[in-house]
Amino acid sequence: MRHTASALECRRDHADRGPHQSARHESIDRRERRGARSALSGHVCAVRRIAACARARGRARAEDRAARRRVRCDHGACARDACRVPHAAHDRRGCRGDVDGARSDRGGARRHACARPLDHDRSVFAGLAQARDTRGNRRNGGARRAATHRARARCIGASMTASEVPTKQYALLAPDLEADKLETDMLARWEAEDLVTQTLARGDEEFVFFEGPPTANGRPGIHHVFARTIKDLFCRHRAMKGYHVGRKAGWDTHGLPVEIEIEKQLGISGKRDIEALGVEAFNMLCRESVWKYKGEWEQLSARIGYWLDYSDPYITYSNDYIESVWWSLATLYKSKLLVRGHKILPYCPRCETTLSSHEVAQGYQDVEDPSIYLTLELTTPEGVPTGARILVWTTTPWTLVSNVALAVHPTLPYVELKRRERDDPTVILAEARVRAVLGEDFADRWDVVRAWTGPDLSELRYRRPLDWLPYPAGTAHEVIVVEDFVSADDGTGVVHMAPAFGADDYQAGKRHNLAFLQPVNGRGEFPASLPVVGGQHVKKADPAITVVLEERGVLWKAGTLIHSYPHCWRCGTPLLYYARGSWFVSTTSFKNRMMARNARVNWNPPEVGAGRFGEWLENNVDWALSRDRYWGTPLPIWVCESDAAHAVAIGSYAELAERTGKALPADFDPHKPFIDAYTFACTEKGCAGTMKRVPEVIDTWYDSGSMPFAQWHYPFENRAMLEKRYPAGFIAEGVDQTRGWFYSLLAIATGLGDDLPNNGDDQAAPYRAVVVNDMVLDDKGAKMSKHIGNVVSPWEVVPRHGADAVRLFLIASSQVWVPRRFDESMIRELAGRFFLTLKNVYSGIFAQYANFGWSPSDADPAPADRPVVDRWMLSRLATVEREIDERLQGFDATAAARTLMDFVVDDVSNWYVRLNRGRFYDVDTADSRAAFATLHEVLLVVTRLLAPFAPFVSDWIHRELTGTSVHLAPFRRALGTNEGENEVLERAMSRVRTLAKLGRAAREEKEIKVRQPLSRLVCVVPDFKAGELAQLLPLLASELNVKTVEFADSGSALATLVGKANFRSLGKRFGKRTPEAAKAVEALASDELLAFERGDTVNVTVDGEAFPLLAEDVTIVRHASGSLLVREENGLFAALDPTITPELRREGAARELVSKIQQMRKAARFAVSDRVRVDLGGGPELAAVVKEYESYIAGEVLANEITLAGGLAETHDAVQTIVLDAETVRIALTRVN
RNA sequence: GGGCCAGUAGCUCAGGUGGUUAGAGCGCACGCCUGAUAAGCGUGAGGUCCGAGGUUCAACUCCUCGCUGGCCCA
Repeated sequence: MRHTASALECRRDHADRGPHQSARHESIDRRERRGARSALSGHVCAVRRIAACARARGRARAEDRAARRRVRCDHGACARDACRVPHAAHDRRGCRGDVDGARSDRGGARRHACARPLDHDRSVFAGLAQARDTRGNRRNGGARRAATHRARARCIGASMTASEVPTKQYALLAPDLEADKLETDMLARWEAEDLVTQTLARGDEEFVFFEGPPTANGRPGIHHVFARTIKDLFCRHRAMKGYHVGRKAGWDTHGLPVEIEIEKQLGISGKRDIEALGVEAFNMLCRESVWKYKGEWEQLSARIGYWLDYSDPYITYSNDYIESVWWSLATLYKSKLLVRGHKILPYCPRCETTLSSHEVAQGYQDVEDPSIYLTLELTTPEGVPTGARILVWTTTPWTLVSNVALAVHPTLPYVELKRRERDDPTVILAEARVRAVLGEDFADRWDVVRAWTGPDLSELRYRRPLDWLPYPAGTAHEVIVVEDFVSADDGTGVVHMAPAFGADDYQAGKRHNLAFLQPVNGRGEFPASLPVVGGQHVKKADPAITVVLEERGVLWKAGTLIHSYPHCWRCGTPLLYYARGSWFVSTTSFKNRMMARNARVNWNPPEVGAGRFGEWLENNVDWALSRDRYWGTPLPIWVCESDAAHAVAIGSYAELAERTGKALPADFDPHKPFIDAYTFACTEKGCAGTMKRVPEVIDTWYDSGSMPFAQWHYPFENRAMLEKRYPAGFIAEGVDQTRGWFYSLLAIATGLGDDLPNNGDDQAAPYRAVVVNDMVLDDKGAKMSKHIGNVVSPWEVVPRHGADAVRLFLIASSQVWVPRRFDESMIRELAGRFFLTLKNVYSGIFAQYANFGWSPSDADPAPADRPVVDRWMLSRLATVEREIDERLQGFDATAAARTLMDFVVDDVSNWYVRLNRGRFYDVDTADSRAAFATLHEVLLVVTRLLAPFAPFVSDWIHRELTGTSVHLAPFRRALGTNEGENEVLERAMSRVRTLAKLGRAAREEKEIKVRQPLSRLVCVVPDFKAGELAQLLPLLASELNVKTVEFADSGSALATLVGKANFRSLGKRFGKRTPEAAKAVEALASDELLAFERGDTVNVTVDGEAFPLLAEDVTIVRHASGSLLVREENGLFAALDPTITPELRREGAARELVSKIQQMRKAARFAVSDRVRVDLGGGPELAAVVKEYESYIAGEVLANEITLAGGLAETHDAVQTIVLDAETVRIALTRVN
C-alpha cells in the first residue's frame, strides 16, 4: 500500500512543477508505455482498487457520483496484442528499463490503474492523466472544465496552440447503466427537442404509411409491441433516407367488443337490456369506454420508441370521420354497389340477435341431435316417377319444411342399388357412403344396378318430403343441383337444401334461383298457420316432423348423433342459422379488379398475398355490412315507409340538412338514437311517404377500411393532401388482418375507383407493400391468452430489458411472418449479447482511449493511407451498409438486423478490435489516429444502421460521436455504387480468417498451445496468389504465434495433391456415368494433378473412353506430406511446422511460467499490484529459461526477486508444482510488500 | 372439411436453381486471455435435415401420400 502512495506522491511532484516539466514527464510516461510493448512481455496488470486509492489519498469522495466513474491510468503496460502490431517505437531496451524500474520505488505505480474521484485524479496526475479527468464530466460545471482544459493544454505540449487542443470527450456507457434509465432519459431528450416534429419537417418526397387503428378499450400486449416495431422501423428507415413520413395516429372506436365491454360493466346482456337502458345512455358509455386505455396505448407506444403523431389522430366515431364514411357509402350506392340482400347468420332466438363469428366461437358445445335419413322419390323433369329413390341425410329435420332442392357433387361417383329378392324401389347414394349407410355387409343384401354421376342426377327432379308451404312463382324448386361443397365424409353424398337456413344453401340458392322459404319468426317459432308444427319452436318440432316423415313413407332411418354445435354464449340457447335481410357491398361484382390490384401488391411474405389472401378473394362473397347493433356508424340509407323500393343514400351532413329542410344542430350527433329521428318526405316523384333511416349500423371493418380518406375528412377537406398521401407505400399488421383490415381497405378502394385519387385499377392501391407479422407465442409455443394466464405484459418486459433489446429480439429472432416464441431468456441471449458487445467496443475501446486526446481531425490519415486492416474494415463497413439498406428497402427487416448484428460482433469486435487493441493505447501517432478514425467511422455508420431497430442506444452513441441525433442523420453515407467496397480485400481477409482457424485447429490436434511460439506456417489459398495476400500475413502470423508464414508453391514437396470431383460439372457431361467419372477424377495421381495445374492436358477414362479433364471438373486439394500439422477446408490449406527448437521451447516455457504464476497470484488473492518473491525449484531446463527470460518474467509477475534455490522457501504464501516441458517445477510465491 | 405456414444439433434459428463434408448463436466439454475484465477469444463433441414412397447418375432440396404443431376459414 505504501509504495502505491509513494508513487502517487511522485506523480504529484511532477504535476506541481509546471508546464515544462509536466510535458517532459508526459513524454517519459509515454516512452515507458511504448517500451513495455515487448514481443516477449505478453501480460499486463490492470489494477483497479477504488477504495485503496481513495484511502491512500485520504480524500475519498465515495458519495460523489463522479467517483464511481472508473478511471484507468496505464503506465508501462504491455499488451500481448499490442505487441503483435508492429510499433515504430518498439524497443526491447525500453522494456527492460521498465522492468528495472519496477524494482525501484517508481515501479510500484507502474501498473497502477484505479478509479477515483475526478478532482483527486486531477490533483495527482499531470500529463496524460489530465486528459482522463474530463471524461464524462460534462455535468461537473464550467469552472472545473476550464481548469481541466488549462491543465491539459499545459501538459500536451508547448507546440500546440489552444485551438488545436482536442477538447472532445466521449461519455462512457456505464456498464451498470440500466437500459430502462438510458431509454427514459433519451425519451425526455426527444421530448424536449421535439425531435418527432423535427423529423416530420424534413423530406420532400412522401413515403406514405397508414396506421391501422387499434381499439383503445383493450390493453396493449406484447404482440402490439411487435407490430408497432415493424411499422416504426420501416418508417424510420425511409425517413432517414430522406422521405417525408407522416405518421398520423388513429383509433378504432366502434363495434361489438365495445358494446360487450359495457354490457359486462353494467351487468346486462342482450339487446332487450340495452333497449331498456336506453340507446342514448348506452352509446354514451361506449363513447367513453373507448378511451379507457388510451393513455396506456400512448405511453407504451412512446416507451418503445414508436413514433406516431398523436396530436391529431383520426377517430372513427368523430363526425368528420363518419361523414367521409357516409360519402363513400353513398358513392357505392350510386354505383349500385351497395345493395339489399339476405345473409345467413348465426342467430339466437332467445336474445333475438345475430351473433358475430367470435361470439359463435365461444359457444360450441357437444350436443345430441337427430340424425335422419330420407328416401325421396326421383322423377323425370316432367314429374313422372323413375322408380328410383335418392337417400338424403340431415341433422335438422325442422329445416325440411323449407326444403327446395338437393345437391350432389360434380365428380363423386354415385351408385343405384337394388334390394335382393324384393320389389322395393332402388336407392341412389354416393358410392363412398354405401358401407356407412347400408352396412359393411351390404353386398349380401344389395346389388349395384347402375353407376351415376352428379351431373347425371341433376337432370332429374324429386318430390320434397313435406309440402306445407307453397313455392313462390318464378323460382326453381325440387331440383337437383351440382355443388362443390357436397362431401362424402358423412351422410349420403346428397345434401338437402334450405336456402333460408344455411350459408352454402343460400349461396347455391342464389346461383340456381332456388325458392326461398323462411317460415320461422324472430323467436325461432313456426307460424301458427302451419300444420302439425304451427307455433312450435323449431328445435322442439323435430320429433313431430320425424313422425310425419315416417307416416309419409320417406323416412329411411332415424337416430341421433353427438356433434359440436354452436350455442349462444350468453344464454346457452342453440343458435339457428337464419337468413337476415342485410345491406351488401356487392364485392363479387368487382372481384376480378380486386384480384388484379392484389397481384400488384408487394406482399411480405409473398405467400400471404398469393395464397391466403388470394384464395380468399377467389372465393369472395358479397360483404354484408348491416349489424343490428347500436354503437357503430349508422348506415346512411333512408327508405320510404310506403314503398321499400324507394331508398336514398345520404352522402353528407349538408345533404341531410337539405333533405330535412333545416340546418343540423350545432351538437349534431350522427349516432343512434339521434340520427333515427331524422325523417323526410320520400324522394320518389309522386310518392307521399316518409323516409326513415334503416335501423342498422355498419360493420366496424368498414370504418377502418375507410381510413385512407376518412382520416383526412376527404372529400370535404384536404383534397390536395390525399393526392399526395394516397395510396400507402407501406402498411404492416398481423396475419389475422388478412380478412380484416387488408381486405376492407382493398374492397372499399376498389369499389370507389376513380372517386379516390391515384386509384385506378392499374395501381396497387390502396397499399403498395404489406409486411405481415405472425403471432407472438409464449415461451412454450402456446398462444397467449388471458384464459391460460400466459399473456406477457409489455410493461414488465420492456423496463427489464429495454425497448431496444425487445425490439431487436422481436425482429431478429426469426422472420416476422413466422410465429415466434417470446422467451425472455432469448432476449438476453440474442439482443443482450449484441448490445453488450456494441457498448464494449464503444466505451471499452473507443471512448475510453479516445478521451486521452483523440478526436476526428485533419491529422488523421486518409483512408487510403491507413493500414490494410483498416482498409479492410472500411470496405466491410461499406458493404454491410449497402446490404442492410437493400434489405430494408426490400422490407426484409430480419435479414437486415442479422447482417448488422453479425457485422458488429464478428467483424468489428471479434476481429478488427481484437487484432488492433494495442493501436488504441496511443492517440497521436499516425497509426493510432488511423485506428481511431476507422473505428469512429465504423461506430458512426453502425449507429445509423441500427437506429431503425434500436432507436435509443443508437441515438445515445451517435450523439456522443457527432453531437447530433441519429434520427436526423442520413441512413447511408453518400457513396457511389459499391464505392468503398473492396471485394478482393474482403475475400482475402476471409481466407486469412479461415487459415487462422485451421491453424488453431492444427495446434489443437497436437495440443500445442498458442502460447508456444512456432517457427512457420505453410499455406495454400487456391484462388489467391501469394502476393495478393502478403499484406495480410503479419496478422496471420501474430494470430497463430508463428515466426513466418509462407506459401507452398505448386511443386512444393510439402503437399500431396488430391483431386475432388465436382459432381455438378461432371453430372452435366456424364449423366449416368457420373459416379464412374468421379471415381476416375479422384484416382488421379498427385503428379498428374500438378501437371494439370500447370496447364497440361490430362485425360480421365470413363467406360473405356478418354475425356479431357476440364478445370471445373476438379477441385485440387493439398494434403501435407511430411511432418507438418495440416488442416484443410474447401481447398484452403494450413500446415504448421510443429518443430519446437530449444529456443522456441524456452520462449514458450517462459510464457507458460508467467501464466502459471499469474494464476497463482490470482488464486492467492494477491492484489494485482502486490510485489512478490518467486522461488523456483527445478532442473537445468528451468535454469536456462530463467537465465534467459528473468527480466521478462519478473516484469510480468511483479517479482522483486526470482530465486532458483531448488527448494521451497521456508515461508510462502502460495505454492504449486507444475510440469513444465516434462520437468517438474515447484513454484513458491511470497508477498514481499 | 378447405387454405396457408412451419417441422434441420439439447434449445432458438439460418441454408439450399438437386452435387457427395448441412451451418450459426446459446448451452455443454476442454482450453486461451487477464489493459473491453460483472468483459474478451478459441477448439471440440453433438444431426435418420418429421415419416413413407417416387423422379434422378445424385434428394435435406423436386413430386406424391401421410404425421405433428400453428394460424385463418367453414
